[in-house]
Amino acid sequence: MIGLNEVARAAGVSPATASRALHRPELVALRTRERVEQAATELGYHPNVLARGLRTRGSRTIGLIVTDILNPFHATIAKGVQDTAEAQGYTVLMFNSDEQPGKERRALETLHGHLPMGLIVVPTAQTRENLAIVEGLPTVELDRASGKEGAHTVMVDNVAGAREAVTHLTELGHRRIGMIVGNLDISTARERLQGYREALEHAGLPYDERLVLPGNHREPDGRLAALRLLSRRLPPTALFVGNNEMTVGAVLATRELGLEIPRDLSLIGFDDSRWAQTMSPALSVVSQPTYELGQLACQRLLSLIAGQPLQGSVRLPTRMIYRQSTAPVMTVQA
Amino acid sequence: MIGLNEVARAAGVSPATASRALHRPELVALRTRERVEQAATELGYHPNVLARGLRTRGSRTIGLIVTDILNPFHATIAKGVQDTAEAQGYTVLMFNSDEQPGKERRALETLHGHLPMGLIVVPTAQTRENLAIVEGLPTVELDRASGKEGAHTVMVDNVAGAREAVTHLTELGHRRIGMIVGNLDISTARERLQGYREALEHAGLPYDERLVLPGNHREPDGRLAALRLLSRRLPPTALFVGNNEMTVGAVLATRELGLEIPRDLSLIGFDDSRWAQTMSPALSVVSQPTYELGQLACQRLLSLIAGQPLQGSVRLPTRMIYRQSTAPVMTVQA
DNA sequence: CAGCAAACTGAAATCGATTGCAGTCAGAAG
DNA sequence: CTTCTGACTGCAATCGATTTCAGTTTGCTG
Repeated sequence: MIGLNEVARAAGVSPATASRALHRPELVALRTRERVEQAATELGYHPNVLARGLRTRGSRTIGLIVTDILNPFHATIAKGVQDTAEAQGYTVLMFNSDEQPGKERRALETLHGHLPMGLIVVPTAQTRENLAIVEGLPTVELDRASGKEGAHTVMVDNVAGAREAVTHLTELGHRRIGMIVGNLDISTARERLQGYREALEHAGLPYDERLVLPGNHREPDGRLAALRLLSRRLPPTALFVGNNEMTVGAVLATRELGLEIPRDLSLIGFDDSRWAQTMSPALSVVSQPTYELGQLACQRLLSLIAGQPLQGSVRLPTRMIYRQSTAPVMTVQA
Repeated sequence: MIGLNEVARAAGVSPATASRALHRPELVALRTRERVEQAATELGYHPNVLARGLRTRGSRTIGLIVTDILNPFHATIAKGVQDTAEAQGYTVLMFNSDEQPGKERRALETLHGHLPMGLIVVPTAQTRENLAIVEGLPTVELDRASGKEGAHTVMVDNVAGAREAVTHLTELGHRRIGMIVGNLDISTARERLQGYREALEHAGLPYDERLVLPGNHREPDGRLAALRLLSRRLPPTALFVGNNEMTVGAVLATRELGLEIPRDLSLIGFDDSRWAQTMSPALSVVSQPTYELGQLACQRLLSLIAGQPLQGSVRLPTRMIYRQSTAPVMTVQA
């Protein structure tokens, strides 16, 4: 490996001067600097990030922990973070928690050893405790709030998004509207449920907890919940599903039951995706500015690292996309 | 930060002994070892990976460069690699080349400074040249071959997969079968085209290059190519598309033209996905063992790092999945 | 009980880059 | 001509973990 020593020798200076020439140019005479720069280029010098990080206790590395990289939502977030970080010369260490607090903890431990300068995390149910591992590290929570006091968060306006979706359903005349909600330990699930309730209330409809089933954010949970809801004696005529993976499950359930969307059931999902656009009928959704979420979280983290004080929390708006999966209610309700 | 020195002091030994106690236990007396281990646990010691990597010139880190993390195919590969690496105590540094050789080069330069112990790369058109940056680093090429002499590769059997798909079409009676192929600088595109030609030949059909259009692996390319093919005076009655993103484009094109699948056009894509299953009619595809591809590449890389000699190349089989997007040809051909 | 091998342990060097401090040198001022 | 200032440059310490080599202790053998 070509080290700073080789460069220094080639340029006929000490390693100290070579180091300064490359990253504190104003401290070095012009001619010396040019010799060093040329030597570095010719030898193909790349600084050893480990040595530098060890010495400066700052590795120009940030950590990113998402809960499921296979979910396009998280993949898009990751891209937003990476593109932004890279543009500023930061390297991203990415980990997957798979929604498991234990994996999250291990990721944090590994990360800690790499002396990162900051962390972006999509929290799991126990992030508040786990974050003790990286005590003092500038951190931004993304998409969800762990509940940690004074945390910096970047999220969407889940309440408004859910309210808009469900209001659309009530305005179409639906009166029995089911919801498949996520794990209520997670802030997004609570907030989307809140929006659902507000929309019902605004339409003068009662809240019936039997129409609200929890799931754990993945496809099979959505399928089972939908099967249960739609097998009731008086099944809902419309369904609002709290995340994209569970929505797939719900769609599969309707097919198993031979129901036709939107004739037999109106359906709205949270978070847009490729398959929501290509399935037929195309699915109406509450879409999120996913890439921007990642970008913004990274920008804010870099500001934090630079020592700029920030207020804690940002909310981005969602946008309702109307496609073909909802219709006016057909039969008169009992 | 809790360092080995603190642990050593707490246990009443020298840092040297503490180090040995933790990773060469057989060199240390049982009682000493226990004291050190206890101190480490109590203080919450985690080794500083930078210092260790600097000293040992081996960071237990591997690099992964994919061409598009937003493509579920690559996301799945990444998960396969990560899970495998993590299980062996390795950390993955992931980068995105976006199919751009320039971004790939920068990723390699960044990676190089992190002193990784190995590299898994999904090659772009110039990987062969770019790999000079990490000369000597154990490397596995994944999904595609860069063409580098003596490279280790993990790929699927693209020729057989494409042949099987197109043979299915010829057996349904199709005689004008179009193909949307990828960038021919990429090995997978060449191989899939090869399979297409073999299937035609086997069926006694001539190869008509006007029915084969290139694209650059992304959705808009697939759409444009499909629009051109299907607007011919004698349009193909069946279409084989060389990757998943371009297949989406082809589906969108058929909708724009008001064509119904499979009545007006039989369609087969390469690589399965969520939307291929949920769209209607569900799409028949050549599916790939994607996660296994990532796992296997990582296993082989770790073997290489461990110094075990390996033969260069592995091919995994594809599997044809028959859904509802193909049908016997309706009209008699001219 | 002496002598020796084996089993442990510790001091110090090392990895490569950065940086506080001190030294050198040229040119300016007196 | 001497002294001083300021601009550069280099020495050497430092970050934390690992490892070589040399010393020390322990236990065993004759």
